[in-house]
Amino acid sequence: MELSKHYIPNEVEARWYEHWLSKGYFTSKPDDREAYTVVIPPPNVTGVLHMGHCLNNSIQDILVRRARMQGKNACWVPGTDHASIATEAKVVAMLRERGITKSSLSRDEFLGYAWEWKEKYGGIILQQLKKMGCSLDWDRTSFTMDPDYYQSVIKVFIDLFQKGHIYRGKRMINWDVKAKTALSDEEVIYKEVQSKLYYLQYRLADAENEYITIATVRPETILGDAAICVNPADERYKHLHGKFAYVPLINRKIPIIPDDYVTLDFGTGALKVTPAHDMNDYQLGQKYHLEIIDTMNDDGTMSEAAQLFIGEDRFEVRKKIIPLLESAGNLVKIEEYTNQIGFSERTDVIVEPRLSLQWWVSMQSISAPALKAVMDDEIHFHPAKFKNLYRHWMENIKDWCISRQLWWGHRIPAWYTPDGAFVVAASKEEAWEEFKKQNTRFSITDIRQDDDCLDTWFSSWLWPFEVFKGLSNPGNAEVNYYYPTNTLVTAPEIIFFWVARMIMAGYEYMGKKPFKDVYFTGIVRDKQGKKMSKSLGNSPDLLGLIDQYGADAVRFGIMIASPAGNDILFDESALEQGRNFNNKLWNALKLLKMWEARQSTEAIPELPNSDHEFALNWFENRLNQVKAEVDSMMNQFRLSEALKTIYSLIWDDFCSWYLEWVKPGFEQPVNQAVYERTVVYFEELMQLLHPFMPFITEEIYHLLGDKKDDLCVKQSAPLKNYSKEILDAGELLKKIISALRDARNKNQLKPKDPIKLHIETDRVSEYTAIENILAKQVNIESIQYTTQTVPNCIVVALEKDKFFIETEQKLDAETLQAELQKDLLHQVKFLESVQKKLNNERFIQNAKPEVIELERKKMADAEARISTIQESLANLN
RNA sequence: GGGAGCAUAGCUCAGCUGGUUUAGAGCAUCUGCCUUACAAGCAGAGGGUCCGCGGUUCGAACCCGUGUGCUCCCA
Repeated sequence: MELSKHYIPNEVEARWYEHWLSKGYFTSKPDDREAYTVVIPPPNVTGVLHMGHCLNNSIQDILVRRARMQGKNACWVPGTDHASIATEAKVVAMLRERGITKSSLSRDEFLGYAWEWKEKYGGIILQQLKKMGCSLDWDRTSFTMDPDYYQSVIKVFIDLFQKGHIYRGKRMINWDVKAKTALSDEEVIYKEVQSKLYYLQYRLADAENEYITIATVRPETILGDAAICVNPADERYKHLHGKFAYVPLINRKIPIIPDDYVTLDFGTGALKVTPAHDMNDYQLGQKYHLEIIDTMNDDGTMSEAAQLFIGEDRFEVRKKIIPLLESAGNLVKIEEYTNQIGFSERTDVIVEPRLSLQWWVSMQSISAPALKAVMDDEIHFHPAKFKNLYRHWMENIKDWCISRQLWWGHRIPAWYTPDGAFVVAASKEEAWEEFKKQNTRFSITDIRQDDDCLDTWFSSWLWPFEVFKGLSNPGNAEVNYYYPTNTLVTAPEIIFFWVARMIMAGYEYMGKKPFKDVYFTGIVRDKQGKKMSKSLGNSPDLLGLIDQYGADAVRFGIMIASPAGNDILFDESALEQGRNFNNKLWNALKLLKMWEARQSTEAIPELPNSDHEFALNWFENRLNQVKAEVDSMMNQFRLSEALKTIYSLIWDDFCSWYLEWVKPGFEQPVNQAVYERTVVYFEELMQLLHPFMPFITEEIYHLLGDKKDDLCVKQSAPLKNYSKEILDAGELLKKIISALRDARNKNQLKPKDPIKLHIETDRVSEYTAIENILAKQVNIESIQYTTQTVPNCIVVALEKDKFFIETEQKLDAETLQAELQKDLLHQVKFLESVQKKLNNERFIQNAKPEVIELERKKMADAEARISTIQESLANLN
């Protein structure tokens, strides 16, 4: 079989994914094995794969594949959420293209179009996850608006209402005038904008031609002013406490009140208070029982309460009101001003604080167990630093506004009579029964259901159990087996939106935590450090990258630089590194395929004289050591480090050292036993790497020999012990080879220039075992042992041994001397620092015996090396 | 304004319980190699005020305080 020069991923990846699916490897059914359950953080049904998903799902796949290979019953549940705001926006846009406006449709007609859109375009992202190799159980694909799921959401609403945790109240909320919907605080993005600060003077009551000047960036809101507020400590205004002023243009008489909320040095120190249109003003309004004058309609135009500019847009009014104020003599000056303004995350229009009747969940009552679970480490956060953030939020938790003025979503199960009385019930019939109990004077045809639907998070907080129908079919076999789930992998930015709320719902409805571990990924940023996001459009095209580099390389590139909870700066060079790694693996395979065709059955000589035996032993021990290291890192969720460790094991230890050590000479056959062991090692390396790079590892596993099984489900063997002595011997050999190569380089000896090596050592037998390797790796003609200094040689000292390189080439004595002098100085300084420590009585008294012992060894080694260098210098002169 | 996090090589980051030959990796850079698996490669090298200052300690990149800079969350 002829293998291509470079590894070509595309065909291989498609073929293996199909194969795994056809074998049903990703399908999970409850059985006797331990379950390992992961539920995907449901992407928006409108979503397309971007970097955040790529990172997030690579991590989940790594964990799930590893669990599967460890003999667990791995179950990874895919799905999407209905994303009410985003989807509704998409549907409205689709209708607009067809010349249909939402307002011309009935609710049912609109929802018909919405489902049509969802079936046609929704869930593309799930297909994209297949390209990445994600081993999801596709039979379990869930959606937050599946019929059972829908009913569970309604059930939860009714239950929380009956328990008194849901209430209806007029509250100041963020209002999106374009989408005509309430936004949660989290959906508001604050941006710095260039504004103008208008200084306006209000005429005082009971005084001729006396004014008080305020500063505002929103002059149109003065029509809703209910008071002026000053700091009680402000000397400028002390005489005005309790006095009144007139709102310009409309001459409403408003009080001047002192409150230390006002900052003395901002603007004029006098603040106009508009309770209907500002969060803080609203609170002041509550405190002083001020009138609430709502001057704005839900579409951002002025209402009748404004008295002026009725029906005109707020920003138009801002322009128009200034000349009016100027001619009325109220405008003092205008300054440029930079401030933070809230924008809607969805429509990017400026958010208006507005009073509105909304549905709320009272969080205090259901959050306590969720806080405790994380603080007591019943649920583990990785990294643990997020516990602080979580605690801070949970201890200051605010009520959750769950109603959205949208049609796409779970419709609020509240029913109203024309006079505004309401009940909460699952159906119109049940609602009617309730109303009858209240002796309503209306008939069943008069009652109407709430038009609004619920926040998407109000459905996704049920995700970990409702994907197993934990609420719609309580106590079923699946939820009993798979819940609580094992690991949640998500971004820290949704720790409150989603993670905290899932924990609350888990305890409230299952009586158990929803997951054992939460792994927080970093935020993926571009080279400029900006967060990669759909709205910024700075996420590269993932499918394009997969085409170009292969899915394995993309997974590698994104994983290699992403420690848990730390942001990652995405750089395409990491994908190149991944592609190069694929190629390295491919070339190692090619080497083994060459060997396969050229084997000799000659027996390996017995220890201690066999370099093959040495290499085989060393690598086997090294492999066992790294397996143990990787296992421990994976258990601690140190995925990036685990991958680095495997990368280095394969590239450095296996390819650069081991394969070179056992490589036969030019056109020589390879020893059969060596070949067979090497194949086994290679397979084990592929198994270790498989969770990270599933495609190429499966491909190589099969190309290494005829296989009946697949790597994807090959069970990993228990960890084995390793010998420190053997590993040390290997490390020493590497060091000697590197030092001798360095010496060659520094003395301008070409790789092909032959040298003779003399070794001065008291452990000759250890060297005879590795003579062949040494000779091959450094291109040495002959190796001899000596008990004294060999003249006219390059001297290399390592531990207690000395190496004399004899060569035909003329040596540059001056350069050599300079090198040695530099090294000598370094060693002397080092020795001094160690001696200083050892001469310190307090160190001897306080330090642990092992530490002191180590310092003594350092001193002895340094002394030995100094004397070697001095000898070498003498030798040169 | 309130809270959290971060600062280590040119870049991106490791460095776990304070002591492991006076700090490690990858990328980038430099030198030498088209050596028969691999130039998408091989061999080697250089590169650090561990952000500043103060403290605790026999000993600090690591612990404490403080200053500076950056990032995020909340108002």
